[in-house]
Amino acid sequence: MELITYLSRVDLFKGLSEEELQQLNHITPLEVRPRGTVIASPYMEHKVLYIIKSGSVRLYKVTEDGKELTLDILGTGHLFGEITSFRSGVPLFAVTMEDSVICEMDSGQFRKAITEKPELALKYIEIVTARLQETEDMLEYMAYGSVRKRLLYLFNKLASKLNPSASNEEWIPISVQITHQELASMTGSIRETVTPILNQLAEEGILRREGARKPYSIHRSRLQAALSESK
DNA sequence: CCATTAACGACTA
DNA sequence: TAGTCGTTAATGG
Repeated sequence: MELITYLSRVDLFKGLSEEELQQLNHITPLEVRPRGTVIASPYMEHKVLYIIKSGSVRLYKVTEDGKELTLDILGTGHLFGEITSFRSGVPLFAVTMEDSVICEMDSGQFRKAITEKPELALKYIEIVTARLQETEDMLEYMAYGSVRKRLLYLFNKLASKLNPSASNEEWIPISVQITHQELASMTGSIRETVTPILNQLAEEGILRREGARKPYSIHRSRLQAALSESK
């Protein structure tokens, strides 16, 4: 389980030398996208692959009655696109949660990169597999677990995704602002249920706020202990 | 245990 | 000002 969450944050191009990265100059020029920029939507012609060079991105879809369902939040080094998250025909949105730099590749560029560096294909499969494992884990909590457990799992996932470098610290900050609404949306719940659970987790010393309306931090060991309990 | 409904003050586009 | 956010409480499955 720990290995899986580690794999999920492996950068596709990690392990390649600088020269090799230089050769992969098919990557489109980079520019900073301000917070709130919609990177992809059903109304846009989207690329096959997006790579987050820095910042964070929220993936969500919109139901018929206009409600947003947040599927995932990704951080630096993560990728998303047609094959990982964008199934054909399903309207999906991607929006930056902070100022971010995003690489875009079309199918030709991606194909060419893989042809030149076949290891990329293997890494790509690892990443997609880890993503699938995550959704299966959450599905299990949806079926048999409490909302509390779903939130614990979600916080654990977000912490390792958004702040992999601080994994040896006890308190790991989740460096984006997330509303109760979004937490509820990602755990198949509602904000009225999420609020008391969050307050309880804070009392238990598992969760902490940096400031008034600032990002959360989680206590890694306490969280994992709580996750293996039966509640 | 948890969704639903209602309601309220505080905050924000 | 209208809409969103966090919170509490009553109710019912």
